[in-house]
Amino acid sequence: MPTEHHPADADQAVPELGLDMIEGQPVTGSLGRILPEATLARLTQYLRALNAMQARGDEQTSSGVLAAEAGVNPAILRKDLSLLGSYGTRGVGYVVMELTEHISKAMGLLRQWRVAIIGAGNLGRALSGYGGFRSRGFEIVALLDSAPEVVGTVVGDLQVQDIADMDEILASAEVNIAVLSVPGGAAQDLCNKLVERGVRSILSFAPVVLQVPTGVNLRKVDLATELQILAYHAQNLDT
Amino acid sequence: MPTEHHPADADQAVPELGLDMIEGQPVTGSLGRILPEATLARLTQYLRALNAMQARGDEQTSSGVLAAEAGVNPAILRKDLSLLGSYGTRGVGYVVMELTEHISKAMGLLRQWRVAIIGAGNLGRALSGYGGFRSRGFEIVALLDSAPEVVGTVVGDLQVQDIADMDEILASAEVNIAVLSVPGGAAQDLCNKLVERGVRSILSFAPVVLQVPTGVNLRKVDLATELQILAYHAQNLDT
DNA sequence: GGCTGTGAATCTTTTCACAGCC
DNA sequence: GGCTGTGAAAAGATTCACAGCC
Repeated sequence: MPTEHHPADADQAVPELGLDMIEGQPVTGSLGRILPEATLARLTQYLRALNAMQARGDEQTSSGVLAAEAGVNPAILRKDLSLLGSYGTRGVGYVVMELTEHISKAMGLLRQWRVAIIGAGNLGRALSGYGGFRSRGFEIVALLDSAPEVVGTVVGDLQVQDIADMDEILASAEVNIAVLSVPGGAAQDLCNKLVERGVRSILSFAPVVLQVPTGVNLRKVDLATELQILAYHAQNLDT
Repeated sequence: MPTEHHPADADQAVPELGLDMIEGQPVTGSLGRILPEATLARLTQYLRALNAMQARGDEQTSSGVLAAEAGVNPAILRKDLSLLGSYGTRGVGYVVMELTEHISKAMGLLRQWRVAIIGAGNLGRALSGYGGFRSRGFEIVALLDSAPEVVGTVVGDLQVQDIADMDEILASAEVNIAVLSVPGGAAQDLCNKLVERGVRSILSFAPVVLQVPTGVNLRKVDLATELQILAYHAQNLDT
């Protein structure tokens, strides 16, 4: 790729879409296995459905039931699960708790992850209050912002800290994962800083395409993107 | 536990993760064309990159430059664009404004979309203040909640209305798209109501799998899902 | 009988590579 | 020379269908 005028980092093209991810391509799974991206996405759905079952008191389930609840085809559910190992019983199905455990393990959810939220605007505050995180092994250990009028305020059980002190905060709080909820203009810069400080997993909500070096794991959620795709379908459903 | 197939999701290579989508499968594009889901996701990235170019004053670009900026492979970019028509010039490239226009048209972004946000919690408020929407053709015309202490309060330039009045609000505000930012427990119920009231495009942030009838267009963004997928990659990058 | 696990078949998406045009 | 547009090849994901086991 002949390069050009703009600082476009021309290494491997990573399918960016709405949410992309990883860099170097194949990532080994929990036991040397490789889990395709699409499978990962579905595994989280299965976990969710399994949680609901557990809450209802169901102890067993089957690929048919679980698939219906997660909104997927039973065959692919079985294929997904078979990538983790053989945890079902023919003629019977799966044990809810056991399966939950195996999926959680494969996805790295048995350990606690320490998350810093960068940007305490509306979205950052909403995220820091989002209950779904803590219950799933994600602990929000820091909330940072640069605006003097925001620094020091308290959100939930966290006090907003100054981005200028990011270095020490990231280190002392032992942050594994950073969530970027800052305006587009500030995102690449902060992203670079995070990477420099050793953060290798970043979830960005900023409406820009971020460039990260190989080995850094970036996912992106773009709210405008979601609405745009919805608009496309709406246009073709309506009229 | 209906055993039937809920079409729900399709998720191909689109790191869909948490987003599934459309129902009936093939959706015709702007001119009878069919745009694959993965292409749609990338088109929004191209739009974003094109916007940045326009802001910088670039008038022309090429698949190489645009692809680098959007983080994709140039070949697939050309293939994506070729699905919309032939808008480039061999040996030269694409005209930024023109291409922006064509993509916007294909995606249904030339018209204004009227969005209602259901749920004025932290997330709903964050969404209603999200600047990226208005600038891209999405106008937030209503913000609803059910909590008496929230109804009537003002968020940005909107007053929170009562979900009990959803019927009239949806009709009088001519809502095309609804965003669901309510707790999981309330989501399916409200989703059903929306569908009954004729809303056929829904973006859900609720952490549950929603079932919608065929013909309704549901996308889902799940913040916990995103972190979970990140955790998987982090686990395999770290140690 | 019922349900898992999986090879084989099918379908989709991406990449290659080059002809065609400026 | 450079870059688009696109068939053809490759890679990947999903579905089918059935053997194997409880």
